[in-house]
Amino acid sequence: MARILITSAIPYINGIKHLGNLVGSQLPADLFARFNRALGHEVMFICATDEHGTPAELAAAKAGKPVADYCAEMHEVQKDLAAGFRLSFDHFGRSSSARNHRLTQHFAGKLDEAGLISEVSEKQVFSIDDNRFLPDRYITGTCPNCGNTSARGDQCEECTKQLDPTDLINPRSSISGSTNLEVRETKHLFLRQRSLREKLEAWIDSKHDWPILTTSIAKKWLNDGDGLQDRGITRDLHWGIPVQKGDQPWPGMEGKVFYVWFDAPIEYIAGTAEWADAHGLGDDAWERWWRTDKGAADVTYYQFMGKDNVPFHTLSFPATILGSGEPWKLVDYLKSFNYLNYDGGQFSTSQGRGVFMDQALSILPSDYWRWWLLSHAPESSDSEFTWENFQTSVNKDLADVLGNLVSRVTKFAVSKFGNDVPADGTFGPLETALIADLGSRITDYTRLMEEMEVRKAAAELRAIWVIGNEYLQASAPWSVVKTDPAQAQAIIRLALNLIRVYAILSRPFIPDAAQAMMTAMGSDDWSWPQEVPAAMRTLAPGHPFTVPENLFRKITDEERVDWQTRFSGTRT
RNA sequence: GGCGAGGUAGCUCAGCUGGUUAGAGCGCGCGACUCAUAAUCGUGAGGUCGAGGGUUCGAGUCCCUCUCUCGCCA
Repeated sequence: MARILITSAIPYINGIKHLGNLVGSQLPADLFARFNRALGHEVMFICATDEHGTPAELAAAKAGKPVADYCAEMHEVQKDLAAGFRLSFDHFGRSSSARNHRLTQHFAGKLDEAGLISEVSEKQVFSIDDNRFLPDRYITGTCPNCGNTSARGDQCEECTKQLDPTDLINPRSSISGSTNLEVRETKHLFLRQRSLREKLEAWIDSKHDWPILTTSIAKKWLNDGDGLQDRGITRDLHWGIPVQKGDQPWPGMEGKVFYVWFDAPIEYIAGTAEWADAHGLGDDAWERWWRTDKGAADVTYYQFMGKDNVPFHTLSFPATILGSGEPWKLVDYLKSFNYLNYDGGQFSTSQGRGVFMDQALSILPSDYWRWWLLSHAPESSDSEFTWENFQTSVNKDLADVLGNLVSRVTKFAVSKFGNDVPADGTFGPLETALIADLGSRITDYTRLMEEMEVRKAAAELRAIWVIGNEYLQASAPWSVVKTDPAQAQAIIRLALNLIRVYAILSRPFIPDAAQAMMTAMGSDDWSWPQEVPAAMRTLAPGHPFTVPENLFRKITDEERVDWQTRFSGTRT
């Protein structure tokens, strides 16, 4: 039994995520977690909300709420949606937790002890009316290059010219509109990543089995231009983790907080500590997942994320870990995803384009989305969601191939032999062939799942469903029953067992339907079918079963058209 | 502008270190079956593998140039 630690990139707090976000990290991470649990491994699956930073403050202000209250509410919203999508986190934490405060401060202190922190003075724009420093992109003004009157302080979106906030003519705060601004000197802490460059490169070079997407992004940041740059890890904000060296104050840094990108990945660790707290366990319970000196030496750690998150997970966070000098667990395998596009364009949170998690669940159950998203996961390149594709995939794969199989078997069985697994007849050549075929396919499927080949695993699972229909077609119990009822009973006995095995194999993808199948078969034996001949005899003669409701309904053309228009515009 | 990833059947995508007639699912044509959610099964037709050069006995698969898309960065 292996020990598997899995983290999904943590979603930002300021709103509901769209399906592109979901399929880029949380959903495939959940697939992998469920699969490993099914194999009997010990799994720790952690996610959280990423709650600090200016966008959270502004979203809270817009909602007219204190930022802490806003985050608490949005955390619950996201937690409920995660549950709605059946994301099986062992703990869904918060980067604003006391645990993360302590750990983030701890890491900063260790980095400082190691001489990896430098203090840098910078000039930043301060808004007197807002009583805060303004990040570059929250300053608006006239572009000196093209005259656009709503250029941002980091870049003019009209002429794409890179700007410095002080370049802007008539600068004003994007937050309040105030022009009462001044440039102030402020001091910040920088993580000296440059001095860790060689260590990081050696570490990344040792990862031969990572996706090209992952290593190429990491290499680019290591070697591009002047190479890896030192990174500011503090900000002049009110909302965040106060800058401290461990539990000691940090002279000169009073009133400042750590930058959200510094504390967010530490929440993976803190979230595990939150899990221990929530279960009344001691520190050893979570440290055995993270400290190689305290039991984590045999843990394999997998991270899941969209490609935009790769630099932080291959460089910044490892720099924090390595730089601390303490034996924390580094990621062993980093699975990254490309983007999911929406109907000819991009999903867009700011423009409300596409389908968001709450909307998705409001029109169809989670299994439908899980199946489509995972079977079309953007692994090798960006992929695209279209309603036509969604409709045909769901209708064909789920309703026709799997759902109908369960329906035809159980209904036929009940009408001919009653509500118990029929006892007569023996398995012949067709049955033996099916069992052999199933065995080799399960081997392939298991391997693909272990390799996190999400799309290929989905295709193999579908192929496994198909051979059930092929078998039925070949064995034709509806004909055989007229001439050889005993043989028909053997066929149905096998088919009912097949449904239970399908429930087990399908559960990582479609947990609700899998549960319905297992419940209908009157079983609670979820053990992975290592020995297929035995697995196909688990439901013994006389074992009671029921006919489930149709597992999946079909998406009609009318619905498709309706949804297509409903979600093309702007989310209100 | 630099870097990265892509451009393979109508659609969504596989094709590892180059090797017989380029694959899958969907869609489409034909046939079979009738237990089942008008479901299933079989079978067939579809591709100058973005364009052009080159290396090689042989190239979607390697090299060069060009072009288009997407992303990151400056």
